[in-house]
Amino acid sequence: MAATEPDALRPPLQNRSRATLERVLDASEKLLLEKGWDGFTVQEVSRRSKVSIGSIYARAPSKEALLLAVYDRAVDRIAADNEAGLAPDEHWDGMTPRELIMEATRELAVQMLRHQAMLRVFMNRSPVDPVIRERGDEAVRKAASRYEELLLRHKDRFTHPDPSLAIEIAFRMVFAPMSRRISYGPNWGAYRPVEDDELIEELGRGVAAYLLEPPDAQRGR
Amino acid sequence: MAATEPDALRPPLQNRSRATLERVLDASEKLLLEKGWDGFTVQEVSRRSKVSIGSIYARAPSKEALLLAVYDRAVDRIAADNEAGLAPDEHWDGMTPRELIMEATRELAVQMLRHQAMLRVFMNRSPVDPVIRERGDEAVRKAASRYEELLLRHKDRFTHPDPSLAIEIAFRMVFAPMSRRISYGPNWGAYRPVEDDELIEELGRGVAAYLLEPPDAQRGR
Amino acid sequence: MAATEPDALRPPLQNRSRATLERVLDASEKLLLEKGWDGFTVQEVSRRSKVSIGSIYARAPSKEALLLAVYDRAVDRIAADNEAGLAPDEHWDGMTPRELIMEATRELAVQMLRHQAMLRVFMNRSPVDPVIRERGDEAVRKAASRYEELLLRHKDRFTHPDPSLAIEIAFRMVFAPMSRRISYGPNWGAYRPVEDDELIEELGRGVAAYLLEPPDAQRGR
Amino acid sequence: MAATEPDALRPPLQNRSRATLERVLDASEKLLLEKGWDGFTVQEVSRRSKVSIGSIYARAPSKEALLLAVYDRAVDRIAADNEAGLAPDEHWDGMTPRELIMEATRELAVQMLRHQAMLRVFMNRSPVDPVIRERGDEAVRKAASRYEELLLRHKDRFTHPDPSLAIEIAFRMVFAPMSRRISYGPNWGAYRPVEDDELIEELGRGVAAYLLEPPDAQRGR
DNA sequence: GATGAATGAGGCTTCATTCAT
DNA sequence: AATGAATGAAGCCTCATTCAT
Repeated sequence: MAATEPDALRPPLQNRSRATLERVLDASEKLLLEKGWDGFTVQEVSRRSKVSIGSIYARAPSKEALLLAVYDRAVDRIAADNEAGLAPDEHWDGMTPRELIMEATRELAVQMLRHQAMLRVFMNRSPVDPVIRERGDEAVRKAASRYEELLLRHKDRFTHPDPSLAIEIAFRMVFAPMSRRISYGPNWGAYRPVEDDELIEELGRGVAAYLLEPPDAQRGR
Repeated sequence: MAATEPDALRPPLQNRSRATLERVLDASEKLLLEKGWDGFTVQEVSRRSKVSIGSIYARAPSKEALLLAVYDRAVDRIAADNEAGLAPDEHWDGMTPRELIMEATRELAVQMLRHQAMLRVFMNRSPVDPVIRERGDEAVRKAASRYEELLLRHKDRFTHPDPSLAIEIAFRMVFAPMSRRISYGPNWGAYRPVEDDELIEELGRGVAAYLLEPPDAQRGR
Repeated sequence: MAATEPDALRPPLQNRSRATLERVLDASEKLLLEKGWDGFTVQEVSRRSKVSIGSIYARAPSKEALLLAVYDRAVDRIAADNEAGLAPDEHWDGMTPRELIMEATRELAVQMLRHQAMLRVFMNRSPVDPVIRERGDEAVRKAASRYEELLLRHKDRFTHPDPSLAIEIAFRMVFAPMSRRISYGPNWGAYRPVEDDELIEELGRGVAAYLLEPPDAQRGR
Repeated sequence: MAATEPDALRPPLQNRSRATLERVLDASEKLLLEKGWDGFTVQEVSRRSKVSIGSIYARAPSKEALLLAVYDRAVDRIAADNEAGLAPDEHWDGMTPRELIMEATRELAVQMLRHQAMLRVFMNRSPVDPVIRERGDEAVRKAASRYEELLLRHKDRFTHPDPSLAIEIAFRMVFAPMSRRISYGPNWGAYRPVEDDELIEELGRGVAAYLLEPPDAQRGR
């Protein structure tokens, strides 16, 4: 299906050209990390990959297609990691609700940090580029659903009247600060710098407090 | 002081040119909102404002300076709003801790939404542009400190062992999701769409739960 | 006559505007010395002289006219100096031919060095700008004729079969190296740096040797 | 080595582009000769050479680089000529000192005249452009050292107490008037026009007289 | 007369994409 | 298929000069 998209790469027919394509994608990714989206030029990719411009355009119908391919390749890698880390396996059995929340939050956050260089590029581009944005949304939704699925194991312990809403909010309360952390570095916000470990710990606490808030506390006492 | 910056606009000396400058800034702002940072060209500003290229450059030393001026003008407007809304006046007296947290959170969020069109442009640009970023950081820090100051009124009710850290996290847990909401629209995250009112309400709840969590709950029960 | 030239300055009618014109010319001259011909812009003259562009154009029909006025003013100053220094007065009486040649050469050279800053600008421009060039030629011719007139006092001692040619060559042998010295600084030529005093002394010697060469030497012995 | 300079031309990889580059350099040179440095625009080069702007910039990183390439190409040509004409070979054997001085001077001067069109452009630019100036200085130094080497063959016949200084001055007394002759045409100086042959002859005489002046003459008699 | 605002042609440069070899 | 040369639209900016106030 990807092959029939107007913007997909033309699949390589020979082994040699597969290797060439690989070189192009590698160089593109590196360039993207170094120079950002705006600093990315096809000529520079050609120079670095030692693949001629003509050959690049023989595979990728446009610069945008090339970038999308880089994007997809990177996101696939990240998603695999994500899938493994947040898989609903026995690892999560036997945890208390709070433990599970903290742990799932940590896993999500740590994964984001692990891939921060790549994520940063895409996150910065995504609000401005509808195509990237849609794909990004898709990836985020997948991560969200894994995270939520884990949390739902203790749905009955949630005190919120609308648990599905609560879990949605919880995800946002973790994902958004971590995204910003990735785009802006650790000291983006208020006056106080916060270490990554601290940040993750506290976001976990926050979510736990939110989801597990004792009913009597909710009235504000 | 702004006048001595290397990138400041040259102040108009006659009324005629003040009006022209106004036209340029208005057109620039509109263009920025419509086309975003990358779609912004001086030629288009000239066309729309009916001010010649030369006249634009007579006031602004560069395209960047022009954009900064637009930025500053807009941020000044927003900051005034922010200052008024989060001023530590009697409006906040007599609230319970939970009420105050909810109300301050709402105020912060509502302000962001009110200026979302402009904020979106700057927020999208900011991770990529050091100058905009620094100015943005500054503005965020100011908003943060107002928000935090309000929350600190009930510092003694915070159960967190490091209240200063807690408040920093609280701000991020509100500001980051709202920022993302602004950049990406209401449905950015997981599968479930969330109305703005709901979102704000829940972020308030989350922060309140986090800051006021009963000590016994913190052990995870 | 200057007033009827197409490119002449319109003469100031009031005292006030005479002073204004003076300010413009002063600023222009300074700017010319600082930035050279290419760095000279009317806007900058206006800024420095605190005279509006309109007023400048009210006096000078064009940028070129303004520069010509600066030129003329400066050259008049220099020419007065030249006239005084090389005047055929009693100062030169009683010198031997060699003494007179050395002294006149020194005088010519020293004057050039004295005005070198201004001369440099005009000399650099002159090969490229026919108008400046013509005026420059005129000024050079005047200086040449004074120098030559002095040397002609001992015409009968010249051994050259064509004294008028010899004197022409002598002037060039002094004037051209000094010009280049002014445009390029003291170390322009070959490997060895030469102090100005030395240079002048040797040019004098050279000219003297050329003009007064003993007849028997000319056969090459 | 030239290829690693920041401002060097990118070498063409195919024959086709070598030809294109040639066309560009030829057109550039012609344009430079016709319009001078200030009248040189990349757009006009593109028009005349029938090579697109983009192609020009594919080879030359900037307008300045292009001009430098033209410069280097031309200077290489001139330097080869110079090297051949002033080579210290048997051609100079058996000349009297005076003959050698006259002949070397003539050779230097004739070479300058032969390349006058190109030299004029560079000489006019050189005082204003540090890069061109430095390269020009270098070329002049090379020519100077060849000229001086020849003259030094009869060093023992020089009557000057400081022969190295004398030779430096001699070079300047030839080179500077010839430069000016090239920049300004044959009639630049005083009232009397001088034919090129005459000029060269007399400069030779002057230098010879200066270098070989009989000791008794030096006292001024 | 004076002021300075306004004009716009024209210069340099970049880079996605096409095309000849 | 592959190479890299070629294209040209489009962007930023300068500055001599004109013109409204």
